[in-house]
Amino acid sequence: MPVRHDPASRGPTPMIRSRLSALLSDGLSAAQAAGAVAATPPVTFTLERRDDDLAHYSSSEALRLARIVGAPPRAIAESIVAHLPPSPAVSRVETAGPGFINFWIDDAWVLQQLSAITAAGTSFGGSSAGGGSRVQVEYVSANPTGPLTAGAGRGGVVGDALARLLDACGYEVSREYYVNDAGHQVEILGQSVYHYYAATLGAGSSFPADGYRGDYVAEWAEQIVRDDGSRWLGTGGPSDARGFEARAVEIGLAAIRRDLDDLGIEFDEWFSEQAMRDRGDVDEVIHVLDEQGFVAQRDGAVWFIGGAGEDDRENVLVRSRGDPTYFAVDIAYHRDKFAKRGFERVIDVWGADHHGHVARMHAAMQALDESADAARLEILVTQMVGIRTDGALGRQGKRSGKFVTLREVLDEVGPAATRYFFLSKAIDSQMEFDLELAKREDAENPVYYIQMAHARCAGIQRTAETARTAAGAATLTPDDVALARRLLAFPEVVVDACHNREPHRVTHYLLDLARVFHSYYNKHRVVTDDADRTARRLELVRAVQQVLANGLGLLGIAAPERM
RNA sequence: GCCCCCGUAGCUCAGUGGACCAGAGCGACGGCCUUCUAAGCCGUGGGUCGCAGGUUCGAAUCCUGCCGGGGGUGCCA
Repeated sequence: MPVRHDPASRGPTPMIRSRLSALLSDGLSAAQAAGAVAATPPVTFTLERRDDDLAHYSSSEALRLARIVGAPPRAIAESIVAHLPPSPAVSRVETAGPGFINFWIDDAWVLQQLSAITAAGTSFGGSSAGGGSRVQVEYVSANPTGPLTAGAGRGGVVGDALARLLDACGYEVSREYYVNDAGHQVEILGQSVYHYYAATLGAGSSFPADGYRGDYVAEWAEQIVRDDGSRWLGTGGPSDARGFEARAVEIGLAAIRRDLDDLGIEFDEWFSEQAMRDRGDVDEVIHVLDEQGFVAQRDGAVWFIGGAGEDDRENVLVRSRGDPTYFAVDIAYHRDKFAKRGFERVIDVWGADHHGHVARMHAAMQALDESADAARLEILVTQMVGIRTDGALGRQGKRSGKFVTLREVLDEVGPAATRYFFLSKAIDSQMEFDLELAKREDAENPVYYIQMAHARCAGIQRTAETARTAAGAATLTPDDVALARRLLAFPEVVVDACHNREPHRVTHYLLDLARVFHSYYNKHRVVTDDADRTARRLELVRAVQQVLANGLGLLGIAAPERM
């Protein structure tokens, strides 16, 4: 499923990689037509961006071709190179080592591309790779039974960045939050809050066995007392609590929205579980499954029995007491996404604690046949976020009330650093968030380093507005070209990050670009009395600023003009 | 027991089949402000890529086993 190379992408400035890949294909065809290389099935040449002493771009395809063709890789590489059509972008091609084909990008060509970057503006880096295909990204979807945890923040930031990436790559993206405003947990929340509500008003009620114990429960109760007075008294019984539950959920959801707003995370759709249940979708999907023979009755409960070959075991759909499980509801929900709303692809971003749910959801989707192509439902599992406070790793658990909230993290380190931190690691690696360290190192945080690079670009242009220059004819240095060449790699990074579902690639690219730029800044002066060189370097700086801004935009991090 | 993720520099993490791919940030140490923001730059030190096999022309990267850490494993969500 991961796509490492995207020959089809088109943008204002075609990716260098795509150009070279096409060039190599032509070279191979020509070599084969000339009889220099044996016939092969169509070959897609992948290219690695190295940008080091060995090459700017390199392909090792000849090494793999050697097996198919039955010739020495070095000879194949040389034949391809000998038949390569000329390209203005390429200054030099050579074979090296066991059979690598190495490309050097032409300096003048690179500098010419700068105007295309600034002309493309905010769209530079984007592409039409997605072809407008409809993708839904569902993330956060935390129960409104308490404040968002730091872990939920990770999922939120990752889902949001993924949505931004997909959008930039030409997909039609819908961002969704699935609101679990029904079911057992909501009942318990209602009872928990009611306990404090009644107590505040001098009435008594028992605290539920598995009740929520966080401080916020009493706070929510107080808010309801303030807003609604005693009108809910006497309704808190388990069978008559719908309205009260809904009030509690409302308060929980409002708090969640505030956190997400502050993090810059938005949704197109807040999908209500309760509304879906009210439409009868859960009964409907169980009926559909039953018709296809995936349902069995046992021990008074209704079970889903996965198809042969599924390694997932059997799971309950309807409890013996008559209410549907989360599993059943989630199947109905996903059926809604595919069959009713017609998304071509759905990406769910889940927390690590849901990983056990992945296999059975795929099994259920398989059974429903709504996504016979298993790739239509992608489930990304973000790993745990350990919060380190005072050197100790705290245990997380919403019901116990012992967890670090996203709000606490936001208040400590701010939205930019929070987003940066979550987006600097691969999602499948567990990470440690040391609050003390994040606080203490505030000024050292890499996110400010990147933002500083952007602010510097802006500052240089402010200086240039009032600068006096005379005519000159200075040429640019290899450092100018190297910086420009790095900018041209941005679209490649974006499409890779998108297709591999790895937003952290953008983060690392930006850090690298900022490093190169800061170094350049210290070494070379942009605004001088040499009018020609100043103009050319200003164009470079504008392009750097554009790429930094676009990259930060993909991460949802502000790009300040001044710091 | 079974399932998932991880094990790379003192710390937090990139790199997941290619040849200078052994890296970054932070921390440590030493330099650099009369010039576009020193929230910066330059330099030094630091790792048998958990261990053992295997596949391959080539493995930090793929496979197997083991060891270690975290999480999941409910008619909770």
